[in-house]
Amino acid sequence: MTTIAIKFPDGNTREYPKGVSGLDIAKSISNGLLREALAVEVNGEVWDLSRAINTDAQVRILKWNDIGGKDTYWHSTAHLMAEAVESIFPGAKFGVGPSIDAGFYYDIDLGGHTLSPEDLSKIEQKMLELAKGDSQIVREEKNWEDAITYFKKKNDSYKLELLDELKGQIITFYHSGKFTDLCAGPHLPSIGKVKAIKLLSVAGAYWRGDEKNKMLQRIYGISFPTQKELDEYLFRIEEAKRRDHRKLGKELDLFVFHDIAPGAPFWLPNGMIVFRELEKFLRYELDGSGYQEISTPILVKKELWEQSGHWDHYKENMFYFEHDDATFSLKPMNCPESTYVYRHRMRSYKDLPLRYSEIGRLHRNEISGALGGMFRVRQITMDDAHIYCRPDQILDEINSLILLVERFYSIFGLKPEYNLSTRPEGAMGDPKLWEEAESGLMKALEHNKIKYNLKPKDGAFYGPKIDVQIQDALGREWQIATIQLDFVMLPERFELEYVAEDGSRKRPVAIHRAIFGSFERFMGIITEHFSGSFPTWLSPHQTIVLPITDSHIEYAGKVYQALKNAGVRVELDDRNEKVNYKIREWEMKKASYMLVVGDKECNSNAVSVRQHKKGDIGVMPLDKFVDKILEEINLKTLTI
RNA sequence: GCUGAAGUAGCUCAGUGGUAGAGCAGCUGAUUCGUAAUCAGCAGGUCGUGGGUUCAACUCCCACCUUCAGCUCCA
Repeated sequence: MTTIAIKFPDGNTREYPKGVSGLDIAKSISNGLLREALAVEVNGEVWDLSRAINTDAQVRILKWNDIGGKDTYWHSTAHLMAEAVESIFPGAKFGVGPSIDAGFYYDIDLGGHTLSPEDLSKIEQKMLELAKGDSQIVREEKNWEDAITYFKKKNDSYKLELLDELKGQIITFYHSGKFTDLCAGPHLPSIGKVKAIKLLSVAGAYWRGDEKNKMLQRIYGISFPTQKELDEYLFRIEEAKRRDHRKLGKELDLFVFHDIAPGAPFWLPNGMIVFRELEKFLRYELDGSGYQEISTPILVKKELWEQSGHWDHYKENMFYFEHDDATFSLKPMNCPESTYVYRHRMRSYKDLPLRYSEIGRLHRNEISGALGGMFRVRQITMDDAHIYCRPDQILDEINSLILLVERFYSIFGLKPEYNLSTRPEGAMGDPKLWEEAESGLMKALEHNKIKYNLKPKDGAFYGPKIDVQIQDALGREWQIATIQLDFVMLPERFELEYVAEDGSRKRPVAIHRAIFGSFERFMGIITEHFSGSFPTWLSPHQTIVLPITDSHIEYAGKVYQALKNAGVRVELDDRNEKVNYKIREWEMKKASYMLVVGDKECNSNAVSVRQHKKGDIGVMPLDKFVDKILEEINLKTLTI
């Protein structure tokens, strides 16, 4: 019998007979591992545990905590769901059914039937029933012609279309129970490992993501090895919904939306306090970083967009109308207009870099289905800036931009994820310039020890970019900051020039950048990030003074005035209510501090301090509290 | 834009063809109170909008608007 050498992650190597399976290997190590094993990684590829290994290999047994393990688990659950759907709705046709970050989905064509919530629970029940049967999941290799014959017989046009692209390759089928699917795998050895299942939602999804194709019904679900883990997951989802900015925005009177202005918020006084603090912080930082603030018109003639290229490429996202024989549009971006500031006089190489910042109000006609709370609006307040510099200044500028971004996010305790996008197909400009720029961006990121994901060919048509992404409460990703190099759109199309040292005319490079992305989206993100409990510097209610009875109102007024004079946002709650009542109310409004004042405090010039989420933190002299809160505000201390 | 779901008092929600309901918030009064809800009373609605069916529509039908989930798009 021939043997093969299996190398493990810890570096050990063991001999096994040729054709050994992951299952055999797990069993040879321990029963515990056998129980937990879901899949096996063979030379970096995830395989079925039951698949025979015929050559020397680097092997790792994948468990629930491994991404490959979870993927396999969820993918198999998707097949289980398909089996249940097929048994309840005979003749159902299946699109694709992969695992996703959290769970799985399957796209299904049920002819005329629309799935209802009742159908989902019926399918769920059926799945649990089938899982108990613990049928084996069997992998089968087929040649292409046989695969075609199978799905022709089943009349499944979707699978036939998928097969079309796999012509000539070895096709794999997976059989689980009565369900057979075209699938690359891998899968669990048997379906009984799936113990707890929840089908979450059903939504339309175009076949292959193309709106010209038929819309299939997509069922989303998730599964776990134990009911406890499922319950915990569902609880986390509920938690996330509780911190949804749309809910908190309403509860905390930050902003509201109204039918009368779809996709545009009405900022309420409390929301405007946060907005203004963000603006103040931004302006302070930019003033210290060599920026000059500009403001350009919201309503401009379409000729501008023709010149910038937006009229050709972005018109469907723009609002425009006729007036006095001209077409006017609301600006969807600030960049083209910033060139008018650059061009308003002759620029010397000594003037560069010119850093123009603009808090600009933009309007973009997002399609109705894309709108969503503050995360996707039609009216956007952008913290934009355009830096015009010489090519030899790019690296320095990018470097300081990265530092700026890092500093901003650390203030909020946000952990951003960086993406570097490179030259797309059909990009404009000299490829050599692109390469230099891309490696410049990489160098700047690496210099600052920043990890990033490379997104090849995902850059703008005019230059490469660094995007910063962040996840919302529900795990959806949103882009916030962006740093984009531009050799073409602004410099070329608007014929920007500077006079070089030798008197010749040269073309500057433009850098487009935003840090918050937009005030709206950023507001949504930090509302969820802080669950509405903003750090004191941002908090709409920094301090509330609570006199216990009418006899303490006079002293409470002094406390109020002292804080007011110190520049703290303070409110005096002298309503005729019990202290408990007021505390509950302000706690729900997430006020940072409450100062309870009664006889004791009146007599000693003190305040009894209650901090949001922490409760009573004791009595302290009024002066000391003023110092404490001012320090917290000035240092922008994180209070979560 | 597409598929599905939803829209009832300021908010959260009940109400399956026969006189629109609750809790909270609001207002008035009483209560003067030490770290998450004091009590009582009052007021509050063109049931998203517009049509239709019916003796009668919040309820059934049609169209539209908005929101939500997802798809798609994102210079």
